Amino acid sequence: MAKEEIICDCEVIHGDVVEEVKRKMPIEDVIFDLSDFFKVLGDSTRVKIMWALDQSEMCVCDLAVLLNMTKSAISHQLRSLKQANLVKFRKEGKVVFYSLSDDHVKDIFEKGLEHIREK
Amino acid sequence: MAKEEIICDCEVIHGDVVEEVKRKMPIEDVIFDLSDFFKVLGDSTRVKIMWALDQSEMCVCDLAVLLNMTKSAISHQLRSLKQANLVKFRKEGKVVFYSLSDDHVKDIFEKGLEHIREK
DNA sequence: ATAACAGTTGAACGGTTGTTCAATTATTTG
DNA sequence: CAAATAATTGAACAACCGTTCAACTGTTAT
Repeated sequence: MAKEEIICDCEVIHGDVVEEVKRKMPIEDVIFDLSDFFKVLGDSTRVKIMWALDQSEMCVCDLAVLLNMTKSAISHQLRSLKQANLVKFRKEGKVVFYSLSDDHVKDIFEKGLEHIREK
Repeated sequence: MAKEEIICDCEVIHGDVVEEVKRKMPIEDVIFDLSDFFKVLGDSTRVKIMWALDQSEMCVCDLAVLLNMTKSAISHQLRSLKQANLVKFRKEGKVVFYSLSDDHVKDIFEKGLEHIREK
């Protein structure tokens, strides 16, 4: 592997701090997973869906009516939420019911909401 | 104000649930603030900065060296974090030290990190 | 004063992303 | 089987966003 090219345009000021922090730095995978996790919550449509599912499980049509959007748009967003393990689903005939994955997800979402409301 | 145009391409299936959820729905502002909050955390560079500042306060140059990026790129990202009240700063001569805003922010960030690591 | 350096800012470029549209799958009902 | 409907999918377009680059501000030191 090639030596990493130096892009930074300045000298380090507090070398000891930087070394210590660099040593403890999580591997890239963790960083990317974490930013992807937050990225999924960083869209108002998906936040609305998450909020709705935090109240009650709902099917795609219900969500489409609630948010006044097409089923397609909702379905695309549910796909993102599903891939990020933020929502789970169960099928009942033609209808697919979505709900939040687990209490951990509920917890982080509600904590964020609480943070915003305390402003 | 004009009557809202109906975009949704289907009929409601569970009318009672939709009505109840719609009634409790937070106002648009809260939704947007919440998604903006998560959006700021939804970038790997900003996550790295947040993680570093969770370890220790740091100046722009230190962060630039740590992440091997230009001061400009770091400064732009710190601006986003500042606007979202995720970080605060103090000046000491030419040097600007950044740190996480408060324990609430630390809490949400660390909770997210914990969530990712439990996979 | 002027040189050096930490940091900020605005414009621009390229890549990412949310919605739309049309087509498709899968399940139920006549 | 055929019609109807819930849901998914892929392509395309526009809007958004992160980094770069160059210019700039403000502070320190000679």
